[in-house]
Amino acid sequence: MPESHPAPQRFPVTVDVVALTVRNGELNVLLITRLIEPYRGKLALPGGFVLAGEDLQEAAGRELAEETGVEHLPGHLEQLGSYGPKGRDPRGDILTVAHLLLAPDFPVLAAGSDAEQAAWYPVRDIQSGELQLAFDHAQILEDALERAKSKLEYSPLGAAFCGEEFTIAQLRAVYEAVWGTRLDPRNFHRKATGTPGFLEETGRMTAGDAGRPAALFRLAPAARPTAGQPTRAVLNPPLMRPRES
Amino acid sequence: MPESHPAPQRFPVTVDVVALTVRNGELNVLLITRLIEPYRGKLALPGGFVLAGEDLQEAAGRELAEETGVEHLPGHLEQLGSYGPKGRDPRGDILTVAHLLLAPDFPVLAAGSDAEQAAWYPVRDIQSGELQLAFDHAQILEDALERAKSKLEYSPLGAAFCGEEFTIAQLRAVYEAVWGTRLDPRNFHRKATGTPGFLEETGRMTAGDAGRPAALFRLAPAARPTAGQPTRAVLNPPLMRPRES
DNA sequence: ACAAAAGTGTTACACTTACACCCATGG
DNA sequence: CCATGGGTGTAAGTGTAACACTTTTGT
Repeated sequence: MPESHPAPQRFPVTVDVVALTVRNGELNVLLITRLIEPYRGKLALPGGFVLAGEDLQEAAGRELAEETGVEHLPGHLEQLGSYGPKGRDPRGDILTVAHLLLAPDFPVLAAGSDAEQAAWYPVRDIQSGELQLAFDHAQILEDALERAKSKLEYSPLGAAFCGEEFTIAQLRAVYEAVWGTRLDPRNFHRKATGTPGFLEETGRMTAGDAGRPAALFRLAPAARPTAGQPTRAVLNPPLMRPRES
Repeated sequence: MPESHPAPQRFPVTVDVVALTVRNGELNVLLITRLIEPYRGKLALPGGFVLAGEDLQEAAGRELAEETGVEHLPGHLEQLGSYGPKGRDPRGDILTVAHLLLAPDFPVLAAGSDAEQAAWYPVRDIQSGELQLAFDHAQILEDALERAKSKLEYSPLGAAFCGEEFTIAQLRAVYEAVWGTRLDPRNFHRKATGTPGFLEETGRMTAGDAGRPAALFRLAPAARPTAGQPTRAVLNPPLMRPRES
């Protein structure tokens, strides 16, 4: 740390959130349409300035709540990394700390007419170039996807995309959407249920769907995030994502 | 990002560097002795304020160069994560972006009398509580160690601790020091040399040491960091660290 | 000759993969 | 009864763990 006789440079600091969810078997990301310059009318990650007396995670949660209208966010929030401050915003040097939210599909509330409207967009549409993002947000999204993919291998956080209770098939759909691969349902079932400290049977079953009813599971206590201490539980051996050729 | 009619809060931003190396088979970290308040006389991570027009990595490299007297840093530098800004510095809200340097053992030059003197300290001495760190630097160090441990599993970055050319035994010593475990020399040898895209034989051998001479290796081209693009090469399957019971 | 460290072979076991097969429900 | 998806069994293949053994140097 510093010897700071000349007063140190100060920077505006923003938090941006890459909120991911799985809808209809497809990975989606939460984006807002910007109402002001720069990049007015363009899509961007939700986020905003960190306020005095706030911590980063706190600010990320607040911004996300403001822009979705959802008070208590479901899912798992973690820091992704920091970008800048040089040359990423036409208004000047702004540092941003990107965050990653892995969440079950939750409905976004309509904002008032003067607020930025958040909505889910398929990740594929950004990657294909069909939709473009403001600032360096495409890069941040890429990094977030890479992080999400490896998180699923080594941690129980795939379940963060599901609700409290879920079937193995729902969990598998998460892995398939995030990794962009197909997985053998039978082997996945064995691996997921057989990994100690990952899943716990609820005793309840699904009903009404086609086919045989499925058992409902929840995260095992060891894998659940506790207050303050986000889960450091690890899947060992990892759930392996198929090799990219 | 923001709608910012009220001018956004600005924060001082520092970079801190957890520089790790292996000396005598033991993991060491580079620390400075603080010459000014707060925490005057205490040990801390090297670092300092980000200047206008600087990027984070750039600032981290500059600070480290200033505090070690070493112009061109060897090894691998990456971002670790950001901490704060709330309540981590008695002078006020300061955001810090921590970085991780994995480097071969390099000599630290003596600083002038008014500069902060950097030196290597065994990580064990901090973990045991024998040495204490200023600010939240103990936490940052913990996070850095965790990151370093997993980097060694999935990336070829163990070699960042070695020089250009190294023997398998030297590389193994890195893994043992970082993971704090013993590894079977024979299985490690097979795994390291057998992993495609990791190591490349130089054709040269050691001489003068006890025992049979060892072949010298370097990182394979695929695993070497190229300008701008830090290596994303991956060991698949990973080099596995022994399970913690 | 002996110690020390490098490097190879071999066997047992763990885990993954692929796929045959049975189970339980809705239509 | 059949389609649909849930779930179990099993055998081949791949990789790890443990360790006996050979090779090549310094003393």
